[in-house]
Amino acid sequence: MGRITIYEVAKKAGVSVATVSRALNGGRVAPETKAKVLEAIRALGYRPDRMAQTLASGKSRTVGVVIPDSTGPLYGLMLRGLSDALLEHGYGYIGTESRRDPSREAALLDEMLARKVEALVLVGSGIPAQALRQRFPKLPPAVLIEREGQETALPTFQIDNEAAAYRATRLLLEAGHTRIAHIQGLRRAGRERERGYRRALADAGVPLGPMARGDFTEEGGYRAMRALIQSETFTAVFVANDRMALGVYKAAFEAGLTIPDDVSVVGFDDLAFAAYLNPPLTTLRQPAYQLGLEAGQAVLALLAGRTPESKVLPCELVARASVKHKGGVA
Amino acid sequence: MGRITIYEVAKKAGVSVATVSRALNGGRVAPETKAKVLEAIRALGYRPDRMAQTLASGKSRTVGVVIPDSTGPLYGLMLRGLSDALLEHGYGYIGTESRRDPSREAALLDEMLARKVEALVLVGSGIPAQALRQRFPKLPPAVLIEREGQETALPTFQIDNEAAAYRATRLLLEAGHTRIAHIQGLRRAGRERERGYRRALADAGVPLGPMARGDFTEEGGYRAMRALIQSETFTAVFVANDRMALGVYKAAFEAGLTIPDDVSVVGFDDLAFAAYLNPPLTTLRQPAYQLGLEAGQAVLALLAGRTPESKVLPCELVARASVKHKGGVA
DNA sequence: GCTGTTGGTGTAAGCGCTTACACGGAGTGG
DNA sequence: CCACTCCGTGTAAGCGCTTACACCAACAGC
Repeated sequence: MGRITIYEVAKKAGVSVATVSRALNGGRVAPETKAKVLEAIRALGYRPDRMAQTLASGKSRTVGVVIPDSTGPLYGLMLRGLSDALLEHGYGYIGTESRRDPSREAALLDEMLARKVEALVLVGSGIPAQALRQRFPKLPPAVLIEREGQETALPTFQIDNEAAAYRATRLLLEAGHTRIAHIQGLRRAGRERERGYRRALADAGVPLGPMARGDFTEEGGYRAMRALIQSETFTAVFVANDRMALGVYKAAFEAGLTIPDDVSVVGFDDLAFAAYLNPPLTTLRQPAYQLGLEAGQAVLALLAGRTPESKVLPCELVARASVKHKGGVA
Repeated sequence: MGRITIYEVAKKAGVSVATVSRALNGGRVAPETKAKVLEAIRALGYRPDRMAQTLASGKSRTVGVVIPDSTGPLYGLMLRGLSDALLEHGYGYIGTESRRDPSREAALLDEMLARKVEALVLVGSGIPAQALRQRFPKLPPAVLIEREGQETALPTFQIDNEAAAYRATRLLLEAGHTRIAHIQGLRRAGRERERGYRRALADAGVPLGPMARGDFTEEGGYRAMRALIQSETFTAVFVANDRMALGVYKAAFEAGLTIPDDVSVVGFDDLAFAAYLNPPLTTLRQPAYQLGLEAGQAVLALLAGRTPESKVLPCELVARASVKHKGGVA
């Protein structure tokens, strides 16, 4: 390609390549020499070759991140937070989606390792940390976001699903509801949310409500709600995520049920559409950006030799009109 | 890091490093030698270092892609299509979001060039191709998706916004509507959709309806619809995207208007929520995955020395319940 | 039997950087 | 005025690969 290399710069500036390198990477260089070098760089339009830098120095200044699904807005936000944290320190990231396929995920890891990432951020990874270390003996420092497994050898950042679900259920309880249904989600997040739901009920001495299994999609929420409506009675439902809540709205409408008059609903995630539903959906806002940011800072810490602490971030309850006080009770 | 290099493999297999390299990259190697090498690689768990490969060969087997916003589900789908196309041929990609900030976009390009991407895929790029070539003299082959500017020196893949909008408006027309409003979108896509709307009206001999400027967000759609309702009369509205349609639903509801009885609405994009709105939203499905796939194939073609053709993909009309035939007319 | 292929392999020269080491000169203290 | 330090710089050895080139069989054709 006839690229301009560090040699051209060195020649033009009348110094050695080592000096150019030092000028660029903060080694000792006399101010005026540095100025000359910088000027030559500017004049030539020189850009260092990352590959060569990485090869020579052993540090790629990039971290690899794998998310389950590049289509989810929450993951996009996480990436944003991550990138914001990393960029400040001259790090970049390369990322791809695993589509929740463990073998695909393993292949991606291979690829990232081959690219010499200095650290890894695994979001919602299905691979247990242990299996990870085994398959990839030379695993670089890693942090997890929303891990699936139990092992926690790695710093982990996640939201407090259980507390948030507890809060959601509590809200329904405080509104006087005593028959509160739950539409369950998938994976760890789903289980934790269910646990919060159960605990809130138990703490309040209210019997467990009916539950239906969902899959985090609109369609799954729709089906679950239909099943619930057909065979159970309840005045409120805590849905494990907003997408399913959409299906719940639809099923309720089709059954002639009015939200929130006949049934109150609270969702989870606070996706963009939640505020614009009819009625606006009460839900729990996930600090996705924050999660990414924290993970990014943790990675940086790890790279600096420090040991970051795992964190559990709270969700914010966003009260809107889909929950109604059940007259008389309370 | 004590990594295993090609030398270890060569020694273990009892051949030279050149032979190992050839065995890996499809050079001439005797079958049995190749078997030995492969076995040694397996035994050692050797992974070639992409950086070194790139540096030595000059080819990185990766393409850079920049999207405007990693939070948009449509872009996620594009990436998926792209990655599916590239992976088949041993290519990978590195991608990031520009957040529609030209200076950020330029910085990203810098970074990708430094990483020696062999080609570029620019989605909704704000930088004119010309300025691009000027700022980056050594620009690798590039393809555009949803370009903003007019210049078309580069292969471009986009959807037929105008035809789709024409179709949408036509649907409203065929349903007997004669006062059809439009909520405009942003950028080229917005302008093209508006043009389709105008043309459909003109072709039908129906006077132009009221228009309000939106910004592709729920809030923008809401405000635009409010303004429209307050000062205009119309029985249908073509909204430039689904997110704004959400705001439209809300504004209509607040104004006591029923969809589709009082006002029919058609959106654009067919996001996941569209089918679950009340009433389900009639909209135009964007072939986002397909767009990514085509772009990926084009990139591969470019890299193979061929010249891919630009393509304009059609959108699919998804008729749902938000459009109602206006009694009597038609 | 000799020259001409051709397939399989090794040797070694880079690719564009970083960095250990060496070196000279200027400044310091005794 | 000498021995030290320290700073700024250059020299050169890699980093882990690819690949042009050379080389050596083995085998064909004449």
